Amino acid sequence: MSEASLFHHDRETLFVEVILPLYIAKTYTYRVPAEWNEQIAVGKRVIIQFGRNKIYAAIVYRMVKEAPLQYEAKYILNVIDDDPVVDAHQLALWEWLSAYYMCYLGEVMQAALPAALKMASETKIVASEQEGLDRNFLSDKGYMVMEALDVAGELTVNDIVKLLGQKSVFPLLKSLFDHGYILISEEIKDRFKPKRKSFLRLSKEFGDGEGIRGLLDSLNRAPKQQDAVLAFLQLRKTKAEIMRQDIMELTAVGAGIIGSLIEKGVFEVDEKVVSRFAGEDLAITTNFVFNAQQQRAFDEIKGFFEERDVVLLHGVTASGKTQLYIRLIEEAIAAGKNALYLLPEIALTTQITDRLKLHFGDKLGVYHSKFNDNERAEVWHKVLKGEFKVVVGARSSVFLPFNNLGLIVVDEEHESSYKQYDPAPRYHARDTAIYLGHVHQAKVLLGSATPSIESYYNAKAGKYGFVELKERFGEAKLPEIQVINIAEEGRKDQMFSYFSGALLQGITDALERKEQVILFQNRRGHTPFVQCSTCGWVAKCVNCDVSLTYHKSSNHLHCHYCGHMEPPIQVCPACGMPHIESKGFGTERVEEELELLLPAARIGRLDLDSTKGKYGFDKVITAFDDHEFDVLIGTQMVAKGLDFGRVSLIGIINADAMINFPDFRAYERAFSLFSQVAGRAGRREKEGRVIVQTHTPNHRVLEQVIEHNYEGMFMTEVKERKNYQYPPFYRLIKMDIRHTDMQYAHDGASRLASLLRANLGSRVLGPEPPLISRVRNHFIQTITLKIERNNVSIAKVKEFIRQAIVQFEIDKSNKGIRISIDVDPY
DNA sequence: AGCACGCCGACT
DNA sequence: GTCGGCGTGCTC
Repeated sequence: MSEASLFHHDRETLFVEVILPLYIAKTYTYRVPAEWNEQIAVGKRVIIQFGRNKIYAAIVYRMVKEAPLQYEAKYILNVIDDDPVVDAHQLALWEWLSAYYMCYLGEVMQAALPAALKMASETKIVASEQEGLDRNFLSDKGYMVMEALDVAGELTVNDIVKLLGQKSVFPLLKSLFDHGYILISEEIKDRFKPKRKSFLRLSKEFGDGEGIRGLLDSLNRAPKQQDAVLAFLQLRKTKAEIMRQDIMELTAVGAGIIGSLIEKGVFEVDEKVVSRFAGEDLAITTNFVFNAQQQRAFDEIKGFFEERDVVLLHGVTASGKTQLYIRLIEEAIAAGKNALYLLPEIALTTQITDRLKLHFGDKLGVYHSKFNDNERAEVWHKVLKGEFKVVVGARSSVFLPFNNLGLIVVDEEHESSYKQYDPAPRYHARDTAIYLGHVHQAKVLLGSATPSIESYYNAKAGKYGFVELKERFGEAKLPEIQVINIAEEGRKDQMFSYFSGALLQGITDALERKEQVILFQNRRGHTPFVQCSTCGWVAKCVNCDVSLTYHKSSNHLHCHYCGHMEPPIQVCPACGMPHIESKGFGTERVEEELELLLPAARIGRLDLDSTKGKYGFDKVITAFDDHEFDVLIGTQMVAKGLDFGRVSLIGIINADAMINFPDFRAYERAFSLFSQVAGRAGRREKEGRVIVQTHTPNHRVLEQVIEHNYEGMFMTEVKERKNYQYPPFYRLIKMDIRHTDMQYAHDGASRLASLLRANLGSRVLGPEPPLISRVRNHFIQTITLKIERNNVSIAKVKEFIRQAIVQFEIDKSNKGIRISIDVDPY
């Protein structure tokens, strides 16, 4: 510390406003002990006591020089970080999120920081299993903590406070964590060892032309070995990963020949996790070359970036979007910037991350929710330190502490899983990414085969740049789609259980040709509801207003909203008759029926129930890709970026439920989903076939899907949206009002609606009970606001809403009623 | 959101 | 006489 700074800070008293990771409207001001004056800074975590005995790690939001007048500020107990964990960019994003999505900064902090950075008094600590740590280097207190952990197995921060008899234990814990002694709130998740394969690599000494020539010369008297090396060199031009088999296929050398080359040290063997499933690309190799279409799109994107911040890339499935992203990311890195590549959670499998790893090496970080807290904290720190130049991640990676972003790619931009529904902040990662781009002066590229109506509209209106890729890559063709009328087939006696004759025949043919089949049914479980055929009684959840789904695997009735389970019912509890019928069908039942119809087929299932655990999804995918089974039955999970070369037939078992879903986005969603599912057929060279079963074969959405007519879907949707006052022409804000008593919820919602109408008039719709009007024993009423896009200040509208809620909460008759706000609830 | 402080029923 | 029900109000 220099003398000057010592002098300057000597008698100054500093205060800090901190953000607490809590549902609290305000920030709180604490006093900084003079000894910390040098240490304290915006964005660092500090330990504070809040209330009588709660201790939190809070984020310094602002520095203040004047003491608060109304109260005596408490002292901060400690400063945790040497360097800020968030910087001005993140705080700007947090402020925007809190204002735009109408939630508290504390809630944003909750969502943004990985749990390991949010230590609080209840946080659990366990000893790490890392070897080679010498506890003799630890301080007495550190040693005590480790010994106590050996005995107890797990301690909370509070336990450690008691153990050491001091309030401030976070710095000690941070140090133990940083040195690998402990893990913070580690969750035990199942460990699936990804499948490994070995690849060949030419030893370094033969790295250049000179070395290779020398090597080939030296093998003059071993022509077989020479052949093998030549084959390797040949393969290397087109493939990044070469296996022994590849060489053996290309030239007729035996495994022994390759073995002796490995022994000689010519080849080295790399153990690698095998890629098992692709995103968009058909063959990412480290040195791919753009085709003419890609080159044009690439140039256009860059042209638009000259004058616009956001570009929408509309590219049909398998048109090579991923390669464009990679090139753009490379350019951003070359320009000294970082890049963020956002993908929906479900598409973030080892396949795509492995391929990107191959490309970007250790410059690439991966971030998603299946990582445990310590892994997430590690990524956070590496982004902070600038070790990762590229991050590929799901929704929450918009919160990572980037400080030099140049490019953000939002792939599958239309995906509804980019929206967080619960808890607050109910943010949309695509829109947040656009604001993040704004904060960093970075460019944002949105990509999709079926863009969301809003994005396409913005592109058409000139707000975003717009680039198209219309042709599929290489030989791949768009699949032929055939629609089957279930009712008519039924009349003709051509329905076999849920399968039309055509679909069943298609499956049989595909299996005979050793090809694979995907069947799509967007309901999980066995039977979506069970009903008494005598009196019409339906089994419902005791906590929620939904019917119970029978799951055969557990032999129980399940509620998909609250997780409630009960044994199946034999006798109707209403009328006492033993006539319980199964109604409807989910993936489990489709599987069961197909097993009966085609006993020889090997069938697998891909839904929420079959993919539990960290690598559950990967397990099923790998097995299918390895052809361990022939037919994959799944929910919408099967639609996401899967690339199976052997799939030649896709069956949509029943398209009706999706099309008729009561939501203004039902047609858009149905179009996207069916198009994506269809896009799984006929990738690579095979031409694929899609069979859609429905009761409404002439529905316009289905016709548009068959014709691959996105533009047509867009035009009809836009007309409807304008007529019925929906986005992109109007903004929606949804407010849910909840109470355990139905009457309270209803009356409270009515009072809130009239408070809102005082300022917002007919923009306020409802209240009305939503489709599912009771969840976990809470009754729900919904108020929807439709706000026109022109001539209205959305900030002012939000202020009115805030005031209305304040008014509402003053009224004693509203006590116990909870309101949640969802801005852009789609 | 926690969690303590606070004013009315069933127990040692 | 106390233990304890959960209503309401605060946390720098």
